[in-house]
Amino acid sequence: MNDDRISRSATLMQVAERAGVSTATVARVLKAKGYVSDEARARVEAAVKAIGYRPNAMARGLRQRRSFTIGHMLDAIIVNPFFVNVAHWAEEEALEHGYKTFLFNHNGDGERERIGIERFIERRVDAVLFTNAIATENVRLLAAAGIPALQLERSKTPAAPAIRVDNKVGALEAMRHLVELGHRRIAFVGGDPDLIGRGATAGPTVEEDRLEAYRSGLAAAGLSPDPALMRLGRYYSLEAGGTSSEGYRHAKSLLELEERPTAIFATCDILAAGALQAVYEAGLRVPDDISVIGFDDTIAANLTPQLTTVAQPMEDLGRIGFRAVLAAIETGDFPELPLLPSRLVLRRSTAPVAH
Amino acid sequence: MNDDRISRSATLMQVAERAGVSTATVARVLKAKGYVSDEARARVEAAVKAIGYRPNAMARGLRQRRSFTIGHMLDAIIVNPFFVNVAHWAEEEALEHGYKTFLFNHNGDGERERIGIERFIERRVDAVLFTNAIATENVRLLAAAGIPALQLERSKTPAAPAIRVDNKVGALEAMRHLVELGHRRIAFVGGDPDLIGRGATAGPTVEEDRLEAYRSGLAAAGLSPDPALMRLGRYYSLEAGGTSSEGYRHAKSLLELEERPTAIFATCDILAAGALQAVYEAGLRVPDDISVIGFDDTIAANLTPQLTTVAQPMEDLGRIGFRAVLAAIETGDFPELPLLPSRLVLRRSTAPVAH
DNA sequence: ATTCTATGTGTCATCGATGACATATGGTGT
DNA sequence: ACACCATATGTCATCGATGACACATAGAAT
Repeated sequence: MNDDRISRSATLMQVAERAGVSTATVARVLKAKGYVSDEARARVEAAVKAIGYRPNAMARGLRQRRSFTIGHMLDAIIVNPFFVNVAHWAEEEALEHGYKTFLFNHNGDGERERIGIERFIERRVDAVLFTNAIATENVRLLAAAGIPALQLERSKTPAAPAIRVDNKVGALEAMRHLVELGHRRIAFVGGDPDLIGRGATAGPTVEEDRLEAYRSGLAAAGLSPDPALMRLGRYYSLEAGGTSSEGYRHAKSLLELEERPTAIFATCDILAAGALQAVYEAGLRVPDDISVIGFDDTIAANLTPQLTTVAQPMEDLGRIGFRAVLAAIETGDFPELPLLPSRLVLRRSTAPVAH
Repeated sequence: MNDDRISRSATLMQVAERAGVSTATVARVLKAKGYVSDEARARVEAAVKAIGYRPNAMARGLRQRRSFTIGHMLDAIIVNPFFVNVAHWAEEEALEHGYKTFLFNHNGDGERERIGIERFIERRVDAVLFTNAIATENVRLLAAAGIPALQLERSKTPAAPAIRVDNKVGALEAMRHLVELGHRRIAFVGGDPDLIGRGATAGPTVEEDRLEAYRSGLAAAGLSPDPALMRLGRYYSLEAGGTSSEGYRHAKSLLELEERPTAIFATCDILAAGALQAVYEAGLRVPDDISVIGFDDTIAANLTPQLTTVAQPMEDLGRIGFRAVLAAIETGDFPELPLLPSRLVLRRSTAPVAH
């Protein structure tokens, strides 16, 4: 009822004064540890409520040398919902453990990544998650500052451990699915390992895995890859305006071939979305005339027709990723890091090859 | 070359010792203010570089009573890219001013919103942005703590000022566009003001504006709204799985009408995406058989056909929103808050009504 | 009566950066 | 000679929470 306006959040000392006890007693009540009489506890609780006391995280962090914050460095959040999802689930898990995440977008720019890492260090994050790290020397800055770092899925550098996704299982499933439907001319639209994944790398890159699965999928069906059906490039170009334009561009050129493919395997839903547009514009139909498969399972369910795609374990990446860095914070060591599976999600964009 | 491993980021005092000066001199060098001899400056700079010093933001924040952080409370980030975009641009502007944003998702849950605000207060954010505030009493918590708060676009409570978008201009443009194409049976698929926007409100809600524009758009063409063509509900249901399923469900029922609409005006791209799926499934074509318009311009360009939609000024919302709270932080007062325009973006999902 | 333990409470240095304030030096102006 | 100012540097209390430590009391055990 009363309009008691408190200009700055109160301090623990003010609570102590109001309750007529020392700061130590207030601290004991708040931490629920140590001996406190029922009477003192009641008075402290009343004072906390009366002045709306909230502990100052900066003071606590300074003293404890823990910020209860982790930095999450990621790529192009407004282009690819994959990053949003991973960030969301990492945040969710963090909250459940009393932590908070800080996001930082590098948008594919190494210099921005460096700046972001410096911000992380200044804010004394307790750990850093990378979803698509760029530069090894940036990651090393964290090691030098004694901050544990973990890469999620898109692992680009050996400078930090990684939770990887087995891109191959899902991609192979996808290829098998297409082959079973009778497809023989299957196009590949995806990231170019030489363009994207280069640099010192711990294990094969995402792009290598997907391309490799494409090749072995073909091989398993007794087919050899036709260079004319492969489009390797970037996932997106921020300048290009339309975010699916890369997929559109590639698919369009594929459809203009004399012997056009009967199926397109795109390594990202956004690329696949562009492919759907190109097919539509060419007056063809998905899946009747041409099948399309995407990757990630981000916007797949929102497209028309709903897209068959290789789903990434985004929730697991985020949650398990956070728990792993939490372990590293608390024990100094990372637990064993899993290799998470990808899997094919069947929807409406694939069908038997047209006669 | 040497593997000097520093376990904790160094302190200003360590820099001072190494440079053989006092902490005050180091501070002067870092702040670039006050008198410092060239020689001392050089020694300090060398020491900073040598030990990789980064100031501790928690210590600075504690002392200065400023965290240089603002909280951004928003809705369902993994469902609607609208929020991601606004958050992205607010963050971008914040970075340019030496600030950082903290995101918090309430997912439409008032209790979560409260928890988030408590976290914001504990971390002593200097201000809070709301993109879709829920509960007035939650917003009041901030006022009580002396923290400026600003609502972006989706304004639900009079407890904080708001930067609003003129939803009507764009929506009216959209209706005019459809009418000009000869459409008379135009369906509305959107949020229900009674379901979503209720509660103490500063001005009309987003839902009211869009519905109102629909009605006046019809009226301007001498038409009266047909209740059978209106579907008012929620924008999404997280339980439903497919995020576009609400739009799909509504559109499906519209297409089953004896006299089905020739155009659908959906108040969100995600809803429109569902409508596209329903049309496709009914064996009809967009825009030949039925026109569809969306709202927001989030995934519109990724859909097939590319969606004509009412674009929201997401970058302006984020950037101007941040600058407004920055002014509030520095001067204690908000500047005059603009009413931002929405505008129709023509793409490929609308066409003259089929004969 | 003495020692011990459980219970309850208070004092204070500490985390790291900041900035007000004090101090010191050398040159200019009168 | 003295006052004055620009230049240059150092000392220290402060922000708010924490937790080690000291102290105090009462009842139980010896």
